[in-house]
Amino acid sequence: MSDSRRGRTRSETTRRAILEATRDELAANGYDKLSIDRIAAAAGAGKQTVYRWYPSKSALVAECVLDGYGFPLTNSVPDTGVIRRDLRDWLGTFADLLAHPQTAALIRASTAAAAESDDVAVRFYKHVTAAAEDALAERLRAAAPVDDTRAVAAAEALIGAMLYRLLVRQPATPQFLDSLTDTVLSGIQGTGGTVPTS
Amino acid sequence: MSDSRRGRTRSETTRRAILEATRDELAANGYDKLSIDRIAAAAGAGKQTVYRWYPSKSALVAECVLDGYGFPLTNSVPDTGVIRRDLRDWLGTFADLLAHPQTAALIRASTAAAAESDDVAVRFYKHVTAAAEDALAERLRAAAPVDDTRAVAAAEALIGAMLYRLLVRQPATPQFLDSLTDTVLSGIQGTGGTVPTS
Amino acid sequence: MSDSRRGRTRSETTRRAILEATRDELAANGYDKLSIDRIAAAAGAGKQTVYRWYPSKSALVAECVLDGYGFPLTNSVPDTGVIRRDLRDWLGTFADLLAHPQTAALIRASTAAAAESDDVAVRFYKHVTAAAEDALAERLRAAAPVDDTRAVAAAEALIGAMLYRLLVRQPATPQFLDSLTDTVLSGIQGTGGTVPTS
Amino acid sequence: MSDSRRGRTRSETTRRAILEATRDELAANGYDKLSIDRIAAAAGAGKQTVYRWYPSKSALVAECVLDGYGFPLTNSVPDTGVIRRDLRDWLGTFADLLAHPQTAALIRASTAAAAESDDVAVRFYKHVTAAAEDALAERLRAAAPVDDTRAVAAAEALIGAMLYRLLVRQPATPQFLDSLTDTVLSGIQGTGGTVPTS
DNA sequence: AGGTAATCGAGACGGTACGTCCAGTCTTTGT
DNA sequence: ACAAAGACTGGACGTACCGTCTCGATTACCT
Repeated sequence: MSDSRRGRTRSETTRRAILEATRDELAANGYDKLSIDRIAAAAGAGKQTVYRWYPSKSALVAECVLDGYGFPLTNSVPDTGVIRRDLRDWLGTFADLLAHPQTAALIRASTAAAAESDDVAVRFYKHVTAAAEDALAERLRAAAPVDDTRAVAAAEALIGAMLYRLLVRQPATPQFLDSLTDTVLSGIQGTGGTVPTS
Repeated sequence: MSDSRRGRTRSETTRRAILEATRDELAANGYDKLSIDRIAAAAGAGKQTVYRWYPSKSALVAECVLDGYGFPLTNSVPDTGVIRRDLRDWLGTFADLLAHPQTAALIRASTAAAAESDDVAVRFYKHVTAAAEDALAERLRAAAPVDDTRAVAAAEALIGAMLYRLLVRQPATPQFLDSLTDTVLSGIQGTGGTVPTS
Repeated sequence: MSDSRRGRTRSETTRRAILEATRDELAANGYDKLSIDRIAAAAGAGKQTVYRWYPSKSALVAECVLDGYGFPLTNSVPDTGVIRRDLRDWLGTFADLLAHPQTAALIRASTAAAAESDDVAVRFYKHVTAAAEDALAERLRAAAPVDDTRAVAAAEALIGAMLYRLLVRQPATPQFLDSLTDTVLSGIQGTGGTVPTS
Repeated sequence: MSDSRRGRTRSETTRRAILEATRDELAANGYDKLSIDRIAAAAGAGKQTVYRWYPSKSALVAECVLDGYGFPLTNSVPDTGVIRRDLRDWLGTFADLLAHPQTAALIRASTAAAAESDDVAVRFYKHVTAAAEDALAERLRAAAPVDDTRAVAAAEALIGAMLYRLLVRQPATPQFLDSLTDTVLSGIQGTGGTVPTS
């Protein structure tokens, strides 16, 4: 009983070079101008090797994003005990990421890839945004006695709003982040400053 | 002053056929598998005619979405006086649209197009989602004394959350819509059922 | 009743450029190192255009040879009244052609192409060698009262022997040409110098 | 004195399997569609093993043809004392070989290989056709007082004519073989039936 | 009525990229 | 040390589209 694998071992080095080349191409040209030829050339790899690792353009982009080659979406939400401050800080950190043009391009590429492929979309959800969602939801539940569905809805409202702004090229201004925080914590009737902290 | 132009007049019929063919292709194959050749053939038009009307793939998709050939996002929010019911109804209508596979595909295609092109993104925002945003924000302001920024943030949280769910292939269940409504109206501390109506 | 052909007319100029590039590549690299990519690039044409004219490598080579782009096999046999001299002259002319390295490469390429494709072989026969065969056979019949089959066999013995020598890289020396002439005219029993002329 | 080599001895069995696989591939697909990958797989060998034995495609084909794995060209000419009958019999045997589709394919493949590679051509000549040539020439000299050059020319006329017919896909009919025999024995002026036998 | 000009379907053009296949080399494990 | 297995770079394959450029054939306006 041996699971020994014959033949040359697949080069992890090459795999990483491919992902790095992909990240650079994505940042430079966007999703639909990606060229496997160019990526392979930039990575010093044969095209076949690229296809051996990733069967399609979307899978390549997915892996690129998943492996943290450009989507450093933090999935840890600060917890100082003051929910308003923590939430606002997390949004600010997220916004700072999106302000980097290269990161923004990468996330938009992920969006395009997810829009085109069910598979990529699910992987994107499960391995990238779900983690942030969970962290957010947990922090929210710690701050107020809401059920899980409600916490998730709030978390998705936050993430969704940020991605939407990115998509339509509207900058996430500090005022917008403030308002978003207030809305999620107090709803539209809350006054913003009077919400108790956890 | 006459703006009469010499030569044969451009056929509006053909233009509509092109947009319809584009809509069908988008729904069937998604954004990045669009083929101008196929669209022209399906519309019974020459390729040059397509390019005469729309100089690029993104322009074509933008026009397609903008002219209501595929993004029937309602921009009128019901106003029965009960904000919770109105908001929930609007979300339900939106969710019903997204439940249609063809419509979902079209919106995802628009998302991809917006992700790839600044121009399309801005036109998408200005002519499609901004209208819904405004309608939503106005209805929210009528229900509670919030400033404009806050109302806009709330509206974008709603739209963003819905588009995010669509993107990551998570169905917008009635419970989710309820929770989303509650969150935007009352924040995470609201009890949901006790929020006063406008 | 119109046989009007719609669309842009196919460029004869491009077609000739493709054939010329093919001829050059054949002479330089031989048949199986032909690259359609290189030919297209050298001709300043798109690959699709090459394939539009010629569906395969062998068809391309066939057309190249057929259109006289390198196979100037003379199909006119001199007729001075002296059959021995005429035959020997024709063989000498043929041998001179084969002595050109470029022409030799081209003919070897035709041989390879004919070996690989039935279609090319038949076209090669019908449009290239059959003409020479007929001319030779006719000249032979004018010189001696032989039936057609016999004349054709003699003609093919001549052509076959020359191509065979080319194939196996044996030079066609004057002595060889003399002997070949003698053999075909008198058989192995003839003395060579005593055969009457027509 | 020992020529023992260290390590595992190279398997003659494998070598033969490679040649047999090559022969089959040649017969099935022709020379330029040969694939070392396919040959190795069919022979149950690794690609490296193929390259260890034969450094190139042409060397492989040459060895295949030379070792009698596909070119069973008889190099013994019958000698009943009657040259016409002997020659005709030899041609008939040759023609029977060529009538076999698989054998014909193999010989055409050899032709293609020889056309493409000087090395293969010379080996093809020296080890395959030269033997037949010599046997033919010797038999001819035994039948008539011709010098060597003349006998060789006659032999090459016979072989060349047969290969030419094969190449251009013209069947070698009995009438053709008769005429070819007559031509070589008597030239175009001989009456065919009156040529004395040796 | 007869030019003149823009548009139409059609489709060829030079290019770029695709995804596959193969050549020839290299590396790993098994014998 | 050789063998099988198979990954590696590199490059050609034949196809599909891109966006541009002719074509002949319609329309429409403008003398």
